Amino acid sequence: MRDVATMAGVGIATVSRVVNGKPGVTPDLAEKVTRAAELLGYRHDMTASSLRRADRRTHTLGLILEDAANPFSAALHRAVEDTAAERGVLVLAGSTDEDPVRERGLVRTFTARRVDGLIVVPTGRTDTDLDAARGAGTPVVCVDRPTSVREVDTVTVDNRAGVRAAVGRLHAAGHRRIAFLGDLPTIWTAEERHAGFVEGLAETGSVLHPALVRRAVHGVEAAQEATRELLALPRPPTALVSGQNLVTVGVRKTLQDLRRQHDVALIGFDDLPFADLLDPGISVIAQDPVAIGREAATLLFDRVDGDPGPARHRVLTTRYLARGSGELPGPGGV
Amino acid sequence: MRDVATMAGVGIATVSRVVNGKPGVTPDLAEKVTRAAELLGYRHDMTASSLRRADRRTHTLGLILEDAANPFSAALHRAVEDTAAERGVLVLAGSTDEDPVRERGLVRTFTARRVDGLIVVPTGRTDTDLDAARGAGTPVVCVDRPTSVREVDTVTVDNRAGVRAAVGRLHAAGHRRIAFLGDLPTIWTAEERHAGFVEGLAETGSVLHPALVRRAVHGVEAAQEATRELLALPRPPTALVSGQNLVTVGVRKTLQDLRRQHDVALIGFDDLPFADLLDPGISVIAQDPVAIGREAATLLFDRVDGDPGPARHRVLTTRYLARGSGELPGPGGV
DNA sequence: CCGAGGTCTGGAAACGTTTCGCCGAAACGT
DNA sequence: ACGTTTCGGCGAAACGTTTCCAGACCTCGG
Repeated sequence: MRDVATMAGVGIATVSRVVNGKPGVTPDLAEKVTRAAELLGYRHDMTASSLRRADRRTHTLGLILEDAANPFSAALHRAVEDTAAERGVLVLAGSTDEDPVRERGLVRTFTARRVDGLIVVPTGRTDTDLDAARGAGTPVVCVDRPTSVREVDTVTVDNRAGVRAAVGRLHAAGHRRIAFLGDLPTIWTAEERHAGFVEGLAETGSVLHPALVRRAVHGVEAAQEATRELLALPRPPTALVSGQNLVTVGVRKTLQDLRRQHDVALIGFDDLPFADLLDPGISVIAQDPVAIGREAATLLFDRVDGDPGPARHRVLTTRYLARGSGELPGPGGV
Repeated sequence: MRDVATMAGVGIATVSRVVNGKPGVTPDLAEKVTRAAELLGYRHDMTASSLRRADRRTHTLGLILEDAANPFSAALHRAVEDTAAERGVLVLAGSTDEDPVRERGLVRTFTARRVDGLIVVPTGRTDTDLDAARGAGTPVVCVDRPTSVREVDTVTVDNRAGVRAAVGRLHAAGHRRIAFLGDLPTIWTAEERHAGFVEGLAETGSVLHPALVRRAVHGVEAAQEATRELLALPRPPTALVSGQNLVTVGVRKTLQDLRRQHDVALIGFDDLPFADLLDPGISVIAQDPVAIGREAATLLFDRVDGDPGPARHRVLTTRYLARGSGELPGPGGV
């Protein structure tokens, strides 16, 4: 930069002004500067820039996901990237694999890099590190799950209402024995979805058959096993509600193995790519990762811009996608 | 940091040594420093650190994808993230949506942030900006597609061989009228897959029916339309080869609409999530995004470490996943 | 007892940028 | 013609860190 200044025969401050496109510099001087910069192959150094700059903005944001490879996270990531890009902000992403230790590490690294803000899918409910980051001046938005720190903004989905409505539909279609397969209860969303199931039964005046509630079903294989067991009961369920992506896949696999997919209703939580290719299509309670990501980024940028208001907690709704498997009639129905 | 130094009653240089865990500092002094840092809530600033540091490493790497939300990119991203994490490097990702202008912008922003290296899925074959970045000292690895700049390392997949083998299988199963549906010819992989199709026909001594080759089929709807047209031909194909993910979905949708999915063979390029839930399952020529990402990151880090050798071009093989749709027999077969 | 060599430690310079304070000149009003 | 404002431009200081260099202290062998 100094070289550019001397070559253009101007002061170093002028070069800075030209590079940043600031006003108050004669056109022909600016021209000379750009020419010299071009000639010398000068590249602006954003790291040094944000070091000295008054606002100390690094124009980078940290995104802590469960797993960058899973479709939900990927869509979220893209949505965040897009809204960030509108402001010239880049996103630094990391995966925790639900490991609080890795989450902790990522929060530390990101804050050490002076990201402008943090969007986190928290692994646990108690996150002292997030609070520390917030205390150190890095805004934080929690996504998909709440956190124990009351003061952070959150963007979540009304898991309960989604499952409740699904149960209502199944009941209306005549189903009286509805089973639930949920993920590990340590995961907040799994708990909520289970609660929604219980509420849904209560709302329709149905009885809750404990044998039809399977929790801590994690992954495809466990779901297959659990489904097999449920259908082998003396009085098997006529409808299944799955609380998670991979569980839905496992359930459906077993249903197909037993040739019961046209026979036993199934509603899953979270959309599956290409689920409408199946026969019957898998009906799901879908959340909108794009909306979630956009909302989270918007909230975060408000804070980055200095909004000091109280914590905001956005709750997005789910959408039911009827594809067939959830519309199969039960014995008590029409 | 200066505050920490004065509080611990030591010099600023000692604090730096302690923070970086460098040897040659008395344990009790180190203890005092860490205590003071703790008390003052001191956080190391990596940006300032890498500014002054001798190696000028920013421990960040740029990843330019087609679309962070698509499953292939997501898996690639995760693989890169993992190998980078082993070295304490974070990854900054951006999506181009196949737009050379956005790619150009991302390359510029990333280099302005002084990333240690760049992993790029290039949009076009001629990338002068990539060369500029390389010239400026930022190592570059191209992934999924080659680039016109000979000197950059690449990691690609043998698209031709994959499709060729698929055609061979179909021929062996008795298919004599095999159609091909490929993506936009501007995309290198689409070209290669088409070439593989032609080669495959030649290898098996089959004739190439121009009416059965559809190129520039982009997206689900176009694929549906094209499939409908192909099957409406006077002498329709008995097997279809799809050159892309979404095209495969469109083809299959139409096959199901016409109830021909058990009748017309289908092999797609690129795996689909949960493709084995379908009946028949969709057979695909799969690439391994994890292996690609790992390889690309490894290559890149070699360069970051100063390896000055000639450009290396890794070509990974595809794997055929037989799930049923590609195993349907043709009229000329057994 | 003294000097050489080693180990710790601290101050200052440097990294590449932005910003502050200041200056000279030109434009303006009286 | 002169004071005053305005404006473009300049050098130097600062951002938070690492690294160079030199100084202080200790130990040990001669």
